[in-house]
Amino acid sequence: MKNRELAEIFGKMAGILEFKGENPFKVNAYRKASRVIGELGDDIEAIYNQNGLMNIPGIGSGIAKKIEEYLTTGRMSKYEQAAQGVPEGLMELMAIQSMGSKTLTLLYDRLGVESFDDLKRVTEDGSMEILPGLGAKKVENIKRGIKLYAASRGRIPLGIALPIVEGIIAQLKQTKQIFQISAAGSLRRMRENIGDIDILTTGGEGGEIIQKFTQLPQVTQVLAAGDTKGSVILEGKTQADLRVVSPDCFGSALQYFTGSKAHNIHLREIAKNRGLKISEYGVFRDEKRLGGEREEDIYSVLGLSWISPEMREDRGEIEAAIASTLPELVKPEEIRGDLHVHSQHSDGAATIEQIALKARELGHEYIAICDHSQSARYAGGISEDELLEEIREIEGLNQRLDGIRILSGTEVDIRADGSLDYPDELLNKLDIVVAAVHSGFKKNVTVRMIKAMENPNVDVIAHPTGRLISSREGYELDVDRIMARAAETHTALEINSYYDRLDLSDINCMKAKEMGAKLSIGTDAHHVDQLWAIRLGVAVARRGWLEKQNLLNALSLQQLLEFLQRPKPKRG
DNA sequence: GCCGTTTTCGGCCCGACTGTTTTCAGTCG
Repeated sequence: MKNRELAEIFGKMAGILEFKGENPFKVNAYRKASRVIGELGDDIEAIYNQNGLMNIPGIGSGIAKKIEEYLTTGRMSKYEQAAQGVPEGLMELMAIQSMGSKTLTLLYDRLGVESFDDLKRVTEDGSMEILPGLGAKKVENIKRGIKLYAASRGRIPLGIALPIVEGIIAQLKQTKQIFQISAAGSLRRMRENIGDIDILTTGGEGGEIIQKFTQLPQVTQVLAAGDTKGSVILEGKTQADLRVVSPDCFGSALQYFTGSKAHNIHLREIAKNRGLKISEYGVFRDEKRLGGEREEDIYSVLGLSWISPEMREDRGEIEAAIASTLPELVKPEEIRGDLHVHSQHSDGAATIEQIALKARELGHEYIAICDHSQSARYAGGISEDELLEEIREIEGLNQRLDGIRILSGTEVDIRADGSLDYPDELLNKLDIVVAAVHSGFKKNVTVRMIKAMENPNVDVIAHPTGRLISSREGYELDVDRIMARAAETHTALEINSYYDRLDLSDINCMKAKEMGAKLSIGTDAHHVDQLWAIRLGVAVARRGWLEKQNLLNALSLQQLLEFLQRPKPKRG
């Protein structure tokens, strides 16, 4: 797959052209191409071979030619020309707050700034302030930007950010002045990682609300505190902004601050074509305000139904809304259980009973205990006898406990030769079999996984791509073949909800759905305090446009058991 | 560079804030 490489090249191209003062719309075109290619579910080479490059929105003849050149020769002459003489690492500086293309060009031309260290130096030795258009305050802002950039070079995972934000909202709700409060931004869209935290409120005295916000115990530094906006740094270096808006603008402001940027731009283009104008203050025809109190107003004025925040990435949701073909996204309350949890028999921390009680408290109808198999020594994998014993323990608990059904399962290793780590007779005794690759990430993973799916006992493939958000790309894997075979063998693919996995990802979920594969959400929890994370899996599913019927976990206990007991070819 | 039920040329989202200015460019979300 050359998708990632191409996305990166076009992204760099955009930066370079911006730096060189090219037409900003051209810059934007490259940036858009970079984003669209990066989010493409299919291999761009396959699309090219089917003559379909120009069908990708945002790809026209110019960029299509460049893609073709890259795919056939491995090079892109236009990019090489553009990049010539531009120091490596220069573009990175534009990610620093207050550093835009104009400032960068100025510093490069006049002071020879080419790197992070150069930039640091000129902010400190006073040489920057002398330049035209730059003063002491601007230099201060850049200094602060450098600090922030160095401190938090990345984004934080959704699974970390979500509890933080919900904690803040719960604390602020105790303030009587607040009428409405909601998270916005990428967190509300439930992206897998979050840049900074945005919270929107309406209420009485703005200054007082902001003050309450800046005085929260989690706050380590206050960046700004006015009447309508407060900005702070939290423990862990994340920035959080709180805005107070007037109630009649809450909907439009929420829509606006939720984004994504690409979604909003697309929406406004459509509005403009129809003689309307959308801003954070509402939707307008000429001077007349047509709505903005509720978020739905923005969409309904355009004749669209409300679009769930998780879908707002400009990945076709606006077109679907226009055509009235938006999917009915799976709802959190439609998820009946968790299909991948570890107990203390392998590397988990809790007993099966503790897990079951917590699951019941969370409203689950069922929970699948899937401990590691025997050769997974690093994870306390259990022997065949221990697994038999675990099955008996679960039978006992099921007789004793009401309101929750414990499913006996395993997370069985797919070994180097594609065989499974337990014999079929044993797997056959379990309610559910989840199979996973845990070693040999570069060794024939596709073939091994397909072999596992062809085993009649295997119900689910765990974390199918093996990626770790913070640190690992994933197995060398032919995702298309896996999904096709999963659909054919009626083997479900997992949405692993562990915060650093979220695997399958949103885009892969979309693709799995298109290819007719079923999905299964599992928290992979090793502790009862991780069971809440099923919400993250549901979020990924919703971002992947999944509906109830795409998910095993949306089946009732009765339906699920019937499904699992049916021979795989008859599960269609 | 992309795109088209007002266009194959001439547009391309919107508004606020900041810091530097003397009417506005740059940056951001």
